[in-house]
Amino acid sequence: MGKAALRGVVRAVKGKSLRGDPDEVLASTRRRGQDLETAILDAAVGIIACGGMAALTMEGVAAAAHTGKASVYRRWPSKEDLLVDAMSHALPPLEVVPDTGSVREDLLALLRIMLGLINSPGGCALQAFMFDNSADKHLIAVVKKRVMEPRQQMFVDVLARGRDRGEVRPDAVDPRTAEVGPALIVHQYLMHGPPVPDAFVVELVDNVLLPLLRP
Amino acid sequence: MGKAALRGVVRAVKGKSLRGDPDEVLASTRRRGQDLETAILDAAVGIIACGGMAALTMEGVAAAAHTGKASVYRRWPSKEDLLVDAMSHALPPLEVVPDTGSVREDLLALLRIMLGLINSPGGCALQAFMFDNSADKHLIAVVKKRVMEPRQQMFVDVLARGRDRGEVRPDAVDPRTAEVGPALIVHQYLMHGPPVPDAFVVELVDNVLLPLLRP
DNA sequence: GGATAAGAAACGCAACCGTTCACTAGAAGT
DNA sequence: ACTTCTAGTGAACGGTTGCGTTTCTTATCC
Repeated sequence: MGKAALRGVVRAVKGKSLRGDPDEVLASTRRRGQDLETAILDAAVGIIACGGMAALTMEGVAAAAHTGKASVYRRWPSKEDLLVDAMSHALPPLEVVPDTGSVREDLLALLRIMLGLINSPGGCALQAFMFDNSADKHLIAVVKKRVMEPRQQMFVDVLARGRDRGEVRPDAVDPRTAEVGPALIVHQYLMHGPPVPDAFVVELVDNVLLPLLRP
Repeated sequence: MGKAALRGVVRAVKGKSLRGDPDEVLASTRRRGQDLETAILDAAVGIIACGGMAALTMEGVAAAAHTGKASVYRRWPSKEDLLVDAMSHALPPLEVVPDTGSVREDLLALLRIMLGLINSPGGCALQAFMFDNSADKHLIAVVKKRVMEPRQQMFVDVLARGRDRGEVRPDAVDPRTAEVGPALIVHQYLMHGPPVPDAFVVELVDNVLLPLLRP
């Protein structure tokens, strides 16, 4: 269904690129090595972000990457192995925790970093993967540890600095309180879908987090 | 995989029930009508709760309900139709909003109702369905409107009564603040899986919600 | 020019969908 | 009690989709 349509589009593009059409800029050359590998991983991430884990098929990935299944299987022995690398590929590097001198600005900066992640294709794919009931529990646990926990610690750090400045109620500096911001962003994402607007973060900080943290 | 194991179990059970074993209490008679229908719906809900939407297959449902595909297709023309009825079947009736005279007790009661729902098979199935990226967006929207919004309104009502008693900061009576409790429970469920313990709710109320709501 | 790997197409296999058919248990009517 | 009729059971079917493999042609790198 969506598969047939996708395939049709791919065919059309590839047909055009084969010869004759000067408006086709890319896809004129046959990619190799790292170039092709990142194209395949990008395709996998994009597919998961758009259609969820159920849409991730080797044939779909190959088609979206404008290549063949053989080139995919030459690099990854199975769909699960491709999934692992695609998730690693989607994971952004950990940003430095901001220190602006005020809790409000620190929280805004931190939540905006999180917003950028959650609104990106990689973030969508990550959500789709982590909340997929049929996915590998072990791999999900690994991703949680690598992605979620360091970011939660960044929130705790911001709260601790706010406490030292007298801005934050001392007993609010705990992991449970620290995860209120991220939890509400995830909740907003799950309830109303992407993109989560920037205004949501501002309202979240001013109407929920600051009243919660005030001494 | 899990499929083969399930089938094996089903076969074993049915084989035993066919004849000879007096320790088989159920499955001696051939069920009909409403009896069989609820058995099929229960099977569908259980399958979604355990293995997610990807595990929901007509053959799996029929096997889990100890019946044949024909009996399933006689009632529901397609998997989607079965899914709709299974979700309705999983939905609990709306409980009455408690009024204990204190915000703390009201919130505890309300969140415990939510906890009972989220920890039940129906609640797990509901989660699996609503957060499935490949599910029907329209049906998800309907479920959100029928399940989420009335419950969110109950939280707003509790907050409003608390404001009238002077327990709650007046500008905390808004939907955004009201969804903090549910959002954190959902977040806990998604991060650490079921069951969400009762102690989590108590800690949530005392360490997060009451500080957030205090005047 | 030769080694390597990309592209494209087929293959067998398995799972599942939705349908159909023959058989039979149980309910209803006489 | 006997018959009739409904509906549950169990098994097959053709069709589709996706997995993982294989083969062959051809572009690209050295």
